[in-house]
Amino acid sequence: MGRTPCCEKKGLKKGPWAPEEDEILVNYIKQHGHGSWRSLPKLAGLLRCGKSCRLRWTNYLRPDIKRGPFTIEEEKLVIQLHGILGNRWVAIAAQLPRRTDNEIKNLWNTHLRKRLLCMGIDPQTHKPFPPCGGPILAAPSSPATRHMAQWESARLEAEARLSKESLQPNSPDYFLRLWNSEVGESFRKLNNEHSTACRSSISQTSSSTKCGSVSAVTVDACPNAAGSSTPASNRIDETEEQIDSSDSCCSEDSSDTALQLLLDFPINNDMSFLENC
DNA sequence: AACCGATCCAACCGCGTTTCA
DNA sequence: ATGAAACGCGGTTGGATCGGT
Repeated sequence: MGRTPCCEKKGLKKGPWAPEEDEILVNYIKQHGHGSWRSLPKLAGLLRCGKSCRLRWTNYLRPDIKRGPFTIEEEKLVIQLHGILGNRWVAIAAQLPRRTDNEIKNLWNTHLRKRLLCMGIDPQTHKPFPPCGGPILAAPSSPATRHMAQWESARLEAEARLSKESLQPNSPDYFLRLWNSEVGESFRKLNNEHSTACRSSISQTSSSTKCGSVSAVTVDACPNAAGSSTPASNRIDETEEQIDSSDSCCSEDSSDTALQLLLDFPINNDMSFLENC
């Protein structure tokens, strides 16, 4: 389909916006709404293309935008949602009130991606890197990464199953709905409670527990970024054994498994590497 | 103080999707 | 039903800033 470039006309300004231009755009939209973006610049008296105006408004000038650094909670949420939704920045942004997709995309590309790499996790698949190019998931470097991989695997199974059953199967949306549903709500709540409980249990015992794996992630996984194996990669705790046994139960309903993993996922602890890595 | 590489982020670009005549 | 126009999204770029030497 042939289409004309949006900034075909010569004389249209590009590059950074001047404060005066911002003011004109804001004033115009406040008075008239944006209407047709294509015709807005002409009506507002701006030497910009409509696309540029739309971008400036949605990413910067909109009054309901929260600016400034992301909180740890927001970063955790972005990572979790990215695991579910992939690079669907708009969908992810919809779960973070007052943050823009562009901002989240930048956050991901500049910070979070690198942190996952640092942990030895592939930021695209959210799976641990295979050691020296070996098969994926052969030996996850930590309970945290292993758990993520289990979750991803179950997610894909459930996705396939839902597709089969024609249950409105764009599964990322299914999981998004799940995330937003009462189930998701209780999941988040449960994890908060769980992590609180774990924190206290960690203070009581230094043995390897589901929650105690955090230090292993931050200390052991980072040198593993290139995919080389470390002693940590052999460490399997009781929790993982439990996961293994539930996961190996092939006849189990996949979406139930996914839900169980969702409910099991110790977010608040395993994501706390964000504070250190 | 000057240079240089790394990092960050606002803005641009291209393409798929939706809308409408 | 068709195709052009408009919109919206994700990937990428380039200039500003920062930190190290």
